[in-house]
Amino acid sequence: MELVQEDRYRFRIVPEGDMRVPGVVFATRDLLADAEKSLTQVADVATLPGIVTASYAMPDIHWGYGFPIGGVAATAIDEGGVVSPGGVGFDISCGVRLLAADCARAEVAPMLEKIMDVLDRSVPRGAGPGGVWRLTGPRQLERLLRGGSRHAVEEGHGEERDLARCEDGGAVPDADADQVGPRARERGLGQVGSLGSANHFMEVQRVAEVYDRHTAEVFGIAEDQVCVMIHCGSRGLGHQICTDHVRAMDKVMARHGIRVPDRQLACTPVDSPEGRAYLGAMAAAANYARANRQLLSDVARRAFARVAGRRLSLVYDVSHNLAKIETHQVDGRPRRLCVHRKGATRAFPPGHPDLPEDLREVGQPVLIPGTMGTASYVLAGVAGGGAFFSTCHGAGRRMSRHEAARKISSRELRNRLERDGIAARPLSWRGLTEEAPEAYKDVGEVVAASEGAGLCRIVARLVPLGVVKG
DNA sequence: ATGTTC
Repeated sequence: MELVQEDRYRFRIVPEGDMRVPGVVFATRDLLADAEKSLTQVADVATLPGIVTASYAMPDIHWGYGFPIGGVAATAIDEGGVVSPGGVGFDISCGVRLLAADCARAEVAPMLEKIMDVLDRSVPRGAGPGGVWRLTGPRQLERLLRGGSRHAVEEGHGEERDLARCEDGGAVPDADADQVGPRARERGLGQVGSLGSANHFMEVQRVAEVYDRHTAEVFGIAEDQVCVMIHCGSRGLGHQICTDHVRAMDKVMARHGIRVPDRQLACTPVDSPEGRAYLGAMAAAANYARANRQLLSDVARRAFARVAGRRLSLVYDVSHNLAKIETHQVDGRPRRLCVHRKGATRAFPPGHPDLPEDLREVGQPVLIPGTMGTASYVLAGVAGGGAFFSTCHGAGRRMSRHEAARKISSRELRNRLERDGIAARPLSWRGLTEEAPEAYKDVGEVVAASEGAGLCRIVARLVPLGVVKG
């Protein structure tokens, strides 16, 4: 593979073989060294029918199912462009939500342990069933799959204003519950309003540093303010939908005349029965994930109100695993594209018509979850954003789960978190070692490279005060 | 990520 460095933060994979477009990787030399193996996946994605401009990778790229995590690929819908479940990933619409409390750290510090105890008791998490809602049946599930956060708010779990601060107003249009199979429904029924496990979390954070005061003010955050960050997705429902539709596409791909270098890239044209079926099911899973984050926000709000008498306002809710139909200029004309973002966050620039009016001047908020001992970031979209207005999504693993569990002692980690004043409420301390900071890349390097590559700008850094994990 | 290997 021929990799050409184009500037400090941009590398190009020269097209060869069946590649229809080049690969473009935004990274530093250091970050790239960790990602070398996944560049094959960037090149494989470049062979997909209808792909335009380039197969992109963000600075936090790492190995994924078919597509790399940190990958962005857009296909031209009217030119046979495909949609691929592997380009979204198993955790459909996994994403991040940030809420800002109406107070600074000092005002909450005396109540922090108590708040964490309440969250510990009231946030359903871990593998398997459990959630703040137990659905009455398929009708209610269908309403939730269509309505997302909006449905949760309509049921009394949130404020109308929340929806203005959610990507897509809280619900992806065109969700098709009929394309959600029986197994996905069954798994989904019992997990509404739950965190899940692995790198998902709910954190109480403090704004440690503001880099752009004006933008931070528009977003509703200020230095030393207390925030709550929620990182979770569509649980077993999204996972099952991905599994079901990969299988369905794998079966019919040849009939559509499509050959891919890796079966995990199973895809069909967006404009085909299987493509439409997947996109309908994917939208339903996206709405499930958003309702999930809305309900967990409600849990956090109740804890803050009860223990500290404080309110939480939604800053933003954004997904980092989704395919979307968007219109972008390609080769000088507007084209209807299916933009796959997998481990990549949409980052609309200032002035974009899809942003709520009060945010339009500064650009879309982008929320980057870090690791529990380090930091998380708030970024903003920028004009020119080189990959269909997308940027990074997180730190990315450096050690495998197995390696982390073997190398890191749970007692040592527990002491370290205590020493650093981070009130941790894990389901198991042993499981927490897999999520230790040293098991991840430095999220600061990732956001610096993303900003350097012209994908976004850094607005604020947040550090954890307490963490709830599966 | 995931009833963590149908």
